[in-house]
Amino acid sequence: MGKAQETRHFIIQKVAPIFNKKGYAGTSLSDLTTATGLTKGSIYGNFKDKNEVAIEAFRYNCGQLTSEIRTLINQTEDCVQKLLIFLAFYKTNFYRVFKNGGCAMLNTAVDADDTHPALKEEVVGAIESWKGKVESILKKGMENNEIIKVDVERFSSKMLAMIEGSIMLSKTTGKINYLLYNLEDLETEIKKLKK
Amino acid sequence: MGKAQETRHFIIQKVAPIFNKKGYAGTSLSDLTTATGLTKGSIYGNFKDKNEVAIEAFRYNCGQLTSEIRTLINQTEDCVQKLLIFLAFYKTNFYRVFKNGGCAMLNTAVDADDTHPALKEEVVGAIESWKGKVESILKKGMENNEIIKVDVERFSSKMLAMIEGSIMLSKTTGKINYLLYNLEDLETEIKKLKK
DNA sequence: GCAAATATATACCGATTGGTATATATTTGC
DNA sequence: GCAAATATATACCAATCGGTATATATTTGC
Repeated sequence: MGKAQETRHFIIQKVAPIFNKKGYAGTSLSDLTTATGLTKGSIYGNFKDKNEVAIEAFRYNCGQLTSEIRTLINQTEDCVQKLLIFLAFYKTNFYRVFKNGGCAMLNTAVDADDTHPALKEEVVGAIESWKGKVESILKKGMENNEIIKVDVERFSSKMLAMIEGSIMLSKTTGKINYLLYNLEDLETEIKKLKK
Repeated sequence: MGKAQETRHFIIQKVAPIFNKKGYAGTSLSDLTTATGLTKGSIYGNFKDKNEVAIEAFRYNCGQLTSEIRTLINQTEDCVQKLLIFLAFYKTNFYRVFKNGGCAMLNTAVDADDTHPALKEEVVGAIESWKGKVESILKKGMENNEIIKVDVERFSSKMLAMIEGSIMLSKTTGKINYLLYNLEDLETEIKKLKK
């Protein structure tokens, strides 16, 4: 990684939690300079504008979790196990996620939806990628005769909605049961898929 | 309603969708003057500050839907029917809700969570009130021997999470199936409660 | 180790932010 | 219908906003 890429990465990693917590409009350039210890000149030497920083920050926030989950999931071939690992990840890591401002996909969806088309498209991509991953696990499980026949789109929609909805409810109220109950419910449903 | 209250109401009703779409930090006083046709002086004559406008706007956004749903639910004594009406409301009104910026509870939860304690507490109250309503319907249904025994907290947590998660997913992606599939799923689950 | 290229900091820009003091309309009670 | 009270508008405030031109460090290739 050259110096330029290194500095970009340093900035992103420092400001990513801020964008996640405060949103695009709520994050100012002075927030960025404070968090990084750099000056505006330096930040604008590495990024075109605030917009570019926000998009990279979102990708970073999403990518972190995605790559961690991917690593865990790739450790097994069992498709039911893969889905359970998915859920277990949230059960294990919710505190860390909350401290970082919550789920970046959820936060940025709400934040950018009516205000920031480019950022919104990033979110749509992330959602579809996540949904696609779940669906491909289910399809493979059906092909391999590991699980019963299931409507993959309905199942993945339910899984995503329950996880995201629970995160919002638990993070906002401070009551972790929303998340725990719903993760357990999904766990039960996934186990029922097993042939 | 006196003149003062009338003007407050006029302002709130005009700016409520804006706060819902743009969030607290993203909504400027000039947004408020543009939307109302009033000047800053007039707005500050009716509200202490931007903060107060935002809180009233949130209450308005929530109250609108809440009172509509309450009216519909009170038209039946059947507790299963009450819950189905709940779901049907979203199926029927999602377009209107989306046009208004989405679910105010969800939006404000994400927006205010790490930035605006007072607004966040409003959201927590709204969530708990909604959850309490679902739980009391379930409890009454059990008392009256209309439905089978069910863990009310788990059931309400699931219902809230699925609805809110679906709204986020459908509104952001523009794909209404997230919401429709999950509403249908909840419908099936509710019908299964019936004795 | 020196020159060229790159990265960072300084100092500034006009516009906009939330908010207020005060002047001017408008409404109200009698 | 007039005076007092209330509501709205005007004009302003300092602070901050996102962004940039330019000067100064720092790093790189030779």
